[in-house]
Amino acid sequence: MSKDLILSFKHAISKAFAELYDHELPFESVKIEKTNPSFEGSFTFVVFPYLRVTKSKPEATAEAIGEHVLSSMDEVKATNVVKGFLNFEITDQYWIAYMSGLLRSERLGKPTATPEKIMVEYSSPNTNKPLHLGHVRNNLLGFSISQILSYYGHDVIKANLINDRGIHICKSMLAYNLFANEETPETNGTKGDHLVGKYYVEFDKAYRQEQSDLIDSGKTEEEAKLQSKLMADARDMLTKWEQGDDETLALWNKLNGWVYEGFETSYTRMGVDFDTYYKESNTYLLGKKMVQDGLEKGIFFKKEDGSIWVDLTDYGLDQKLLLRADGTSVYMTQDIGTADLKYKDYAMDRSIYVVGNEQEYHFKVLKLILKKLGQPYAEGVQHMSYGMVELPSGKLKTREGKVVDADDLMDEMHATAKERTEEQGKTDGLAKESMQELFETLGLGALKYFLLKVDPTKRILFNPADSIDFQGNTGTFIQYTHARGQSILRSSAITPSVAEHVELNGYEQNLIAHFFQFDDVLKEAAQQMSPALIAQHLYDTAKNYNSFYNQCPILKAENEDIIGLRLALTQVTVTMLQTCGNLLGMAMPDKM
RNA sequence: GGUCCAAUAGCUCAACUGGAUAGAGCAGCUGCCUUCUAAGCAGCAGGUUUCAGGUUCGAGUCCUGAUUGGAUCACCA
Repeated sequence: MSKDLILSFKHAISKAFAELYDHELPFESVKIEKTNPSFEGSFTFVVFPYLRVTKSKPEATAEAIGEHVLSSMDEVKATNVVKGFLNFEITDQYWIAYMSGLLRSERLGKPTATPEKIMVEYSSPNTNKPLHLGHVRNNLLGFSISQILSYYGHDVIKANLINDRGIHICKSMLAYNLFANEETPETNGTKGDHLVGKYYVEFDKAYRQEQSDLIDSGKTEEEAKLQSKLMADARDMLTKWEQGDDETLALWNKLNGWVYEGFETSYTRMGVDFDTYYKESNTYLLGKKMVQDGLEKGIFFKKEDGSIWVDLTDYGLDQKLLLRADGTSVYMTQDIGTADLKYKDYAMDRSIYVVGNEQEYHFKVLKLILKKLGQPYAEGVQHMSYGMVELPSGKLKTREGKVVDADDLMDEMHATAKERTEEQGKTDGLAKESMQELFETLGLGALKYFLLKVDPTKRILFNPADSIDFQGNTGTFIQYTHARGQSILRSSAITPSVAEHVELNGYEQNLIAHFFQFDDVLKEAAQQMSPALIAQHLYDTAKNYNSFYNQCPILKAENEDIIGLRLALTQVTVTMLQTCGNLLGMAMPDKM
């Protein structure tokens, strides 16, 4: 119903061109924009591009088209012209009917007409260390994008590809054997992923000590590297792992098990989840056969040493290694195999990889290789590339301890939320349990909004010295507005309703016109895979509502029609905040 | 060095993909709680959109060049 208004404009303007200027302007190409807030009206048509057709001045053209549209569309109350801008003002009747529809509708936002099956892979952690702030951004983005695509009407499968094998986990295993004295998460009271991460750092420490000892005893840096016993032992462990050595596998299983438990706790707390898991230990061999097949078909080539390569110089890229001379697989080999396995499992239309922009080259190459292999799913491979999270001192680096730990950060956010709430004396009348829940909701809400409101493609600078805000353009502001709206709905005996002939003031009309934008926002957010657009809409919703709230008494309005209308505005605002909050994975408290 | 990306208020970010007077928040300053939640609202101040050219009715947005910062070009993942 609602979107027909824009369509009507397009047809009316197209018709005006035909009748006034004898010019055929396809209605699809008519651009209707939102009117800049400093001018009267809700929708704008810019005539500048058509002056060649109309052969008259901008003002005259706009006036003429305006008159024509005004007489053909009941929804248009008035028009005004500023230079080449033709602004349309909409009748209260239209807004009221639209609002009435919103209040009755089951869901806000129009789903897509052509649903697809889409896999979204995100998180994809290594099992040698706990999650940090970079992973938090990845997890929140991946989850939110999944929510958005799913709400938009697609069939979404959330996947996590766990990098559970390789030299990195062997380092933790080796250090555990050397230094741990059989300690476990239970005996130590530490989360499993943190315990394993501790030994990853221990390895690095011991390795550096070994290196400096070797250099002190007169070796060069290169010699020291080659003579490292620790590194040799780690590699040896990897070989044993690949050979299926029982003892090594047992240790590997034990440590990884701890890590999974730790991750699961963090995921649950963050509010993200997955429909399916892939483990690299199961998929790393799959790509080999595809590479061999490609070699036989002449798509790839073999070098003298027996290694297999793909030549991408035709695409302006280099040659890329696909299989080592000793037959072991590399990252690309695994990803080729995993892509194929995913498709065999789900036969999806699109496969989205939520991975940092440092891997843009890798995914460009992956897609080209799959195309060369003639895989039907190659075209659907899509890298959702996002910017890194950086500290003032630069990139996050686990080994150097330059890292913001995910669990610590969530603890801090919880603690800050508690502090702020107590400062304001808002803990009265809350049970201890629901207080804990509220602090968690507020702390995590602030964190999620902070990370999701910025354009995913841009990098984020995080300064641990200034804490994440709870005031202004923040998650807290959104949550506060929600709690405020809920409070009013709770305390009213009157049911929200939209009477047919109420008059709208500017605040009310702004709010409705803002609701009107949501269809577009949802569509754009789904197409661009940008939770930031949802966050922006969320902020504007809260901003508009608060402004309205401050100017217009709701429960004490002049008559029941106005009370009903303002309650209806409150109701739809609350629903909008919940809906969009949900798309960002943010919980909305009823009281705060 | 090749390729790609970014640069907007003191700080952190917007700007509907070429439209009107570049907008928010934080920080600073002024007002508003005896009325539905002041984690709020209203306002002041803050800008040569890194620089130099170009394209056109019109450029933060497009093209060229420069400067600065980042990523990548691994038999790491």
